[in-house]
Amino acid sequence: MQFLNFKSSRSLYLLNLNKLIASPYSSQTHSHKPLTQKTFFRLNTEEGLLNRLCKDGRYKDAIDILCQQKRFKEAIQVLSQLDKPSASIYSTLIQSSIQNRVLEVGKKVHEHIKLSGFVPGLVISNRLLEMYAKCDSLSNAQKLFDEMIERDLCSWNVLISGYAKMGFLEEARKMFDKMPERDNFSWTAMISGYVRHDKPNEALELCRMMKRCDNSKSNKFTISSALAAAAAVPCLRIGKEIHCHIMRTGLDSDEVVWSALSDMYGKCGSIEEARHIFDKMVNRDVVTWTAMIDKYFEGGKREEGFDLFADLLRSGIRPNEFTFAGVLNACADLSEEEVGKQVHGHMIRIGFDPFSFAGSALVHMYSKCGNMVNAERVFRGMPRPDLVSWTSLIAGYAQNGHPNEALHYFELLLKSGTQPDHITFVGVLSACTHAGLVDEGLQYFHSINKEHGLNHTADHYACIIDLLARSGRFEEAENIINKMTIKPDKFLWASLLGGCRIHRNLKLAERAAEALFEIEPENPATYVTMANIYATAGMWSEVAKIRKTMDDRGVVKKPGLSWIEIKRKAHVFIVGDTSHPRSKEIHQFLGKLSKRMKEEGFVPDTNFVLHDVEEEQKEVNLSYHSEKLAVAFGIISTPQGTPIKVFKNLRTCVDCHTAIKFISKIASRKIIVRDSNRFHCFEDGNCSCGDFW
DNA sequence: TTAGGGTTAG
Repeated sequence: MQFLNFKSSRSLYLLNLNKLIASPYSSQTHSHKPLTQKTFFRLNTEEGLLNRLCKDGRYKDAIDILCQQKRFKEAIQVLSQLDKPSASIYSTLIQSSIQNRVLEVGKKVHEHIKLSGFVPGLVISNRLLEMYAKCDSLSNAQKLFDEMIERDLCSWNVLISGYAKMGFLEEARKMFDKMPERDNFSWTAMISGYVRHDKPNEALELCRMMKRCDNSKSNKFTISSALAAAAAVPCLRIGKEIHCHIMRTGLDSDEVVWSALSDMYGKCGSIEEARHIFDKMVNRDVVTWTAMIDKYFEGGKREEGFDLFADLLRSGIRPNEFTFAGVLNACADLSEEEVGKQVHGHMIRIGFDPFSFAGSALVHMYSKCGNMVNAERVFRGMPRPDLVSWTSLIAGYAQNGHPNEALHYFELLLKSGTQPDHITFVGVLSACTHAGLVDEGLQYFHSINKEHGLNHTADHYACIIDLLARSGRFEEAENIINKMTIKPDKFLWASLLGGCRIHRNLKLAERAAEALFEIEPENPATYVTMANIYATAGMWSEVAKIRKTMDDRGVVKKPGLSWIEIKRKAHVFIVGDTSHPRSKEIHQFLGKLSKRMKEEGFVPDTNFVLHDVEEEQKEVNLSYHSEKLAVAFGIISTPQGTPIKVFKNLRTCVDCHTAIKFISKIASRKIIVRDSNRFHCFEDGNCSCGDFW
């Protein structure tokens, strides 16, 4: 037997080693006498201890330590030295492969088992099955399952659970249907698989089936999954039925059940009931807190969400990556960069797993707040960025008007060996649209299935039609639409309609609008855009017809609202608003600004004013758009140099966009406008969106 | 030896 030479490495596991040295078990090799300090330090180096363990034949201990330290290569080396390893050595190695999701290690152990002639019992076989299933190697799992002479319920459950978790729901269901008998594990695996992969109705159907034929099998696990199913539909009635069942059966003592219950009420729109349950819970854990915080954000209750997050920090329970991701996402949605930065600081102070998705949530937050410098800094600091992090950065650059950086990072992603998915391509295609790179966009579009083997999604089609339509290449756009294998969706038609508006393509606009009227007759945006197109063409009778159709169908144009927060108070403006207490000052200031803007060369774009009125009146209509009022109020109510942040519920209009560019230069202010579509950061006469939105 | 609640990118 050749002894391995373990190289010294930084010990993170000193405590475990000490425990081993001090344990009674180690007295086989060391005397009972207390260790001298010199001996202690000699033994307390990994290579010393590991070599010694191997020399003494204590391979199991050596493998334990190596697995704990994730030194799998060396653990396998030790295994390969052994002719007849014990079942517990195999068990340790398989367990470690499962925990660390290292398929290669598991495969080597399996090979060793086969070559050594060791006949694994049901327990080891099931563990191997679990290893393959959890390491995304379902074909191997199925092969092993087929080869197994003896199987028990656990063997079936492990494989079903593997298929269900990975989204192979049909395979899972086939096995579930033909298995000889079912237990709690089988039902839970199948129901949660459906929930996880967006098949909530199938999950609920299975819950009903369980209730019908196997009601005795329901326990806290199946009930939590059933609640998740009701939450995902969402179906409050069934959720309440499950709630009653929980109260009847005394399952209400379990924290997870409570959490799932609160989540169900939240997702079914009863946020107060969710909070009621949350408040009644005795032992709230981090999951419960996170779920409740997220519910507030999802329900648009920003203040309550941040307040509860603050309560969580005060409670002494440590937030985890899910909590951070949720709060950061809210910051991203609300463009709350300052709060996001505080959360980031907190994460650094208490430490967070750099391999977790909290990192990508940070990249996303900074991207959505327009701070690409920080987004890139966080990204570069990630030890192993995953696809979501790459995609966040690429999409961030595309959205913020830096298409070249977006495409540069996409090329880096390909070089890194990460396989892009359909969402990554949405970012790539939108970057091409920003840059007007039509031919490159078409190349990327075709590469999606030719080079990457992915199917085109409705989003990809919408992006490419957007790109072609904006460039006025309508014939190619129509060719693509006519050859589509999936039904064009509303986003595609809306993109086409937008392109038609720019290039005044009345005929195609009518086709797009017709499709949109069919898909979503209730959306006022289509009517308004069509009316604008007719207005631009001077076809006032058609404009009137559109208005009448809107009236007949009861479609109401959503009023444009802009708001700005000053000293924690929101000030809301509508077009031509004179209701604000400082309205006079605002209008006076806008008048002055308007004069300065014209001196600087600003020409109002009156194309999109609906009413059939004189040009001068159109200008007046434009100058009181809600976003301009909010910006003006922001400037007069904050000290010189303070950035202004305005929100708008609709897309900002072309005229306002140009005007705010001028205002940012004249007033020397950074002005951030977050409209319904995207984020604009105006500075020194330019906008971060590169005039694309 | 197998199962449950909160999960980041468009």
